[in-house]
Amino acid sequence: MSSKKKRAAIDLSREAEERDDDDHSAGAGDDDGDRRDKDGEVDKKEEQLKKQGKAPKEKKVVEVVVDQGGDGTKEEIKYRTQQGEEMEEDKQSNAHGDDESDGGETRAEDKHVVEDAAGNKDGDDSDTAMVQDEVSSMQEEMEKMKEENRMLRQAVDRTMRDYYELQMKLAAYQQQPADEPKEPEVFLSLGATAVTTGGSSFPEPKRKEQAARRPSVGSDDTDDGRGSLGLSLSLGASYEEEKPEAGGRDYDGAAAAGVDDVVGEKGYALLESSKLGAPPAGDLAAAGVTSQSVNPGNRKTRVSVRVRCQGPTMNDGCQWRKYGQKVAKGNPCPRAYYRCTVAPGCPVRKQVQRCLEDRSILVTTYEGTHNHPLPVGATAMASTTSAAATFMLLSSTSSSSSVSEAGGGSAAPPYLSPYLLNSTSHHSASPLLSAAQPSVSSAGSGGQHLNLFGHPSMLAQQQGAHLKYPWSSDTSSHGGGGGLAGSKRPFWSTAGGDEKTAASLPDNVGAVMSDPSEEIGALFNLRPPALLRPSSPTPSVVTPGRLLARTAGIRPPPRPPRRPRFGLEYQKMARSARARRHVARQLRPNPYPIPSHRWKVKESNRKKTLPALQKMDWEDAKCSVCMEFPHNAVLILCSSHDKGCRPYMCGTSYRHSNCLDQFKKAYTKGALLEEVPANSVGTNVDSAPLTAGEKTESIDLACPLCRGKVKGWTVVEPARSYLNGKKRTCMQDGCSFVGTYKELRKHVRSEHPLAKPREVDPALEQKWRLLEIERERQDALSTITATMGRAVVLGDYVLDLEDGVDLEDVESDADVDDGRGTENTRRMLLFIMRQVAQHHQNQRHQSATSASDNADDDYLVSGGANGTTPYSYPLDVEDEDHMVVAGGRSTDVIRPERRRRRRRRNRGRLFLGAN
DNA sequence: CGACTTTGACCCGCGC
DNA sequence: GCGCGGGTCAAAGTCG
Repeated sequence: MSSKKKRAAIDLSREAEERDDDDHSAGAGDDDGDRRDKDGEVDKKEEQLKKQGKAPKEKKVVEVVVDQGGDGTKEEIKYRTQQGEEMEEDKQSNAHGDDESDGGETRAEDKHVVEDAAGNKDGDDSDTAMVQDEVSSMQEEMEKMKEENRMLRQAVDRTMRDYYELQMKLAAYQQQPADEPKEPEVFLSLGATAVTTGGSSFPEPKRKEQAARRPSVGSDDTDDGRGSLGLSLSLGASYEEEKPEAGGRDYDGAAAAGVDDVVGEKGYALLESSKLGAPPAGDLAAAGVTSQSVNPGNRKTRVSVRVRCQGPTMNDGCQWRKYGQKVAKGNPCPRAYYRCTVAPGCPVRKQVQRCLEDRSILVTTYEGTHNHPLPVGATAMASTTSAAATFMLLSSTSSSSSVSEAGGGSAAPPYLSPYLLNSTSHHSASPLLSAAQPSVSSAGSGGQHLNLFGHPSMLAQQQGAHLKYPWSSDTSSHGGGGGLAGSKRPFWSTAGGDEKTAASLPDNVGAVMSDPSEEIGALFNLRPPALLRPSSPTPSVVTPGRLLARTAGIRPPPRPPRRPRFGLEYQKMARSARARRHVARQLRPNPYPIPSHRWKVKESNRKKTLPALQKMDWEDAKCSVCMEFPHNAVLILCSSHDKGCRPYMCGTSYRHSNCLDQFKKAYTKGALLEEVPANSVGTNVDSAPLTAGEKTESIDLACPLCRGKVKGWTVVEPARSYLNGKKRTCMQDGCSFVGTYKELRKHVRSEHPLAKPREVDPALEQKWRLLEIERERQDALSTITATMGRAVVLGDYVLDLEDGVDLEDVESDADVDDGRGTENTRRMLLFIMRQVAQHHQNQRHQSATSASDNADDDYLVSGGANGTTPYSYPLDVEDEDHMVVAGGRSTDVIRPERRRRRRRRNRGRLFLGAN
């Protein structure tokens, strides 16, 4: 832009100058810079004064922002006028020649103007001499002033140059840790990682390579970024988590270190379910994707997962083969090495080691990228780690707090659950995770088990809600246990095999965290002592002497050659080892219904074993509604059917439990449903895919187990006849009759001939709906928190704050649309949780055609940040107008233009968040 | 007999 | 160059 334009754009008024001064002080942040700008303004004003009339009449300058160019040589000046026009000028800050020549030009112009002025007065002879004197004196004065200005400008330029140089040096210095790993700041700059020189959970990456990789954090073009991390965890990051040295403990100790060390440290993204309540800091390490690191050798990314788990390994859904075990220095607990055997040649390894200080915590470190599609259970874990890692990445790229602070030791840190973080994926890919969520919710609501229809269910009292889900790990055969559906082997079962501890991972985490029961203690005693008590006299991998020598830094005596394994001692050892192994094998987790070594079973054998497996499945089948053995059972066909979801439900009439009908009524909200022809027979659902006749029409039912979409239901005759043989109670009030379906039918006909359809208890129904809404809310919250690590939940609202944004400022600025308001608004987002959750629910509940019954969604919902404070949610449009609503998932109530505006803001914010 | 675990030996990188 | 320590290999053992 030419200097003329610049002049034209600049107001001459004193007020504007003063205002500019203020703006300059904010924009440049440097007095010299201000003075320089001010001087420039003075010059321009003088020039324009001389031009007489070239100056615009209106006040133009509202804001002048001086931006330092990235290269430090260019200066960009923006003039923002009241009309909203914006003019820019680029000039070389160090091009003094330009300035001076400009000044020379200006002088020439000035002279010309003065001469003109003098020329105009030539006719007045009497005043000529006086005027000339005056003019010359003014000229001199102006020349002096200009000279002074030039000097000042030069001084300012010098100062600015020095300032910029210093700035650059500072920036270089601040960046230096990224290149110089010995400087701890680099890790702090990464945000989510804490640093000490102590070591990490993993082998310490080579510093140089680390340094080389570090700049790639957050980018997608690293080799790791293309692939997945651990369990298909997509990361482009090279992260290292290092822990402060606690009492000189060696890093492996620290790696497996317990909760106490972890808590309060910046580097740990100890993610905890908000629904589980913010646990005391000491419990936080019970679960969580805790760290990411890099194996510098092959540049594989690592993810460490901490889970309170009693079994030797955490079941993550993949098949692993142990290929080694070693006692790492500093932690007597042996570290086991596993490699993925899901597919041949899969490079993924994992290390499993118990936490030194809290041996109930299992630290599992994944490394590498699977070369195969993941099993269902593993996808959940993968998305967990992925989401958590992404979360950490996002947090790390934003400036300071976030994860660090979330994991820090504040009074009530906003811990986020890795399992909740997953929600973005579990909506689509992970029925398992979906299945796990309600249990979380239910835990948050006091572990209530809601039986919608008030059926007297014995199981309801005994089971955690998670047992309703097909992947929940109830492998027991006791009456209260059974997972409903056929998936007898849970993907997430812990290795313990104890039904109380073999819950799905989130459940397990929560349960063990909150209440380590006596049975868990007993479970400990069942464990191979070597794993848990390395100093035990029981023969183990490491002899105490050797261990002592190692931990004490003494070089152990040379290992004797392997002895032939016979003799009394060996027999004892073998016996105990055999016993241990026997127990271990029995307790070994198996994520797959069929043990891997039987994968290659011949088809003929498979046919033999299938009925037995099915019977086992049916044995555990429970109606998701009444929690009893389903009579006249139908099998719900959901989107996860092919993944093993087998929700059976009573298909009885209203004289009995009538569950399917109730289920339809409760869930469809008017959606048109048509039942499958009652006697369509699919003898083997696994082998007989749905036929057209079996499928119902479009249904928006949610599977009671996996929350997937229900496509229909069918009758599996063998299952039905098998389950009809199971005894259950009569559903009529006050009747204690127990019998098989046949007996029950006879009983009802004779004893309750006037039986009517059962009424749904309105209170229970409302409770159920509240639970659903709360679950939806949690889903939404998870989605949001997965997207924005620093989201803070305040009641219905989620604020995404950047550093230093005060909540009060946010509130006051939220709806201001001027420059500052926008700036502040960009720093935050307000999500109306109720609306988001409602949107989720509506999506599920609305049929394709009807979306009209939203208005009656004035639920009383348990809400609030921790889900404990009752909230009423009247639909209040006024309220919404104060809020910035999350883009795509927001309500439809808001006016379109406002929605568009908010969407724009959100995009901006998300962009900022992603950067 | 095959799949899997155990465990001593070995390899390799890093720091001194 | 050496020692240390983590990681891996592979023979031996176990189990169903």
